[in-house]
Amino acid sequence: MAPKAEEMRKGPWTEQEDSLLVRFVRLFGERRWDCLAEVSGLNRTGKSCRLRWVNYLHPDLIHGRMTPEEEHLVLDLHAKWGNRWSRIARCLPGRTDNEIKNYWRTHMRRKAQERKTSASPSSSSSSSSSSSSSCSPAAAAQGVVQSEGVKVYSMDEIWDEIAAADSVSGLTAEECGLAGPPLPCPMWEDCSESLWKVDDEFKMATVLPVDDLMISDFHYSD
DNA sequence: AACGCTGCCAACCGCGGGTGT
DNA sequence: AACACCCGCGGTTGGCAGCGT
Repeated sequence: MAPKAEEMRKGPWTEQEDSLLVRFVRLFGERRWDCLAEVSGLNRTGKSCRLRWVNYLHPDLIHGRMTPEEEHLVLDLHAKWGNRWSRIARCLPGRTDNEIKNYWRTHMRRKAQERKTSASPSSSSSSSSSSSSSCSPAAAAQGVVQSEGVKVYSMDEIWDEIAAADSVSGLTAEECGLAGPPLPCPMWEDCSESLWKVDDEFKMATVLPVDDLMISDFHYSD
């Protein structure tokens, strides 16, 4: 049953995998990632599943560019804490450590250097070259692209699809706390708590009709 | 129009800490 | 107390898109 290590999938996640992961995380909560990975049938490591969820699929995430306020916060907190990305991320709701880390590498490091250099005398021309990119957050979040006949869904579409699938299978997004507050809700805790205790039974119980989970008419180039 | 460069982002890897047995 | 397992963190890499030459 359990795929061998060398059979584990790596690389970019497909929309199908995303929807499957979302489904199982909503069923069992954000814990026991390796078990979840195995039970879900995703040929992914628990680590990979967790990373995908935390950095991309979590409903609380804000997809898009940093606001100037966030930029300042990151700059200040990094000055205070250094590369404690997860710690910094906790101060920026909706942002992940990975996102902040990437952002820092590209934007802030340069800015910090600018600050340092501009801190020394010379022209006090503001470092207002911030956010010069023309790419809008909305566009970044939407990101619907066609490539070689394979449709790439935006997050909005994914969540819409999942919500639709749930309504069909008797589960609404709201009931699962999807539409509103983030996942770690009491209902989840209770639910997953008991579920995680069972093991084999649990596995059997979770062999869901995968067809129900799948977003209709999804094709892969693989 | 083609090519190369740079920026951005998603994902992987290794390691350390925490927790349960 | 020791061990094993799992989770989370930080660093790094690879691929893609946009831009400039």
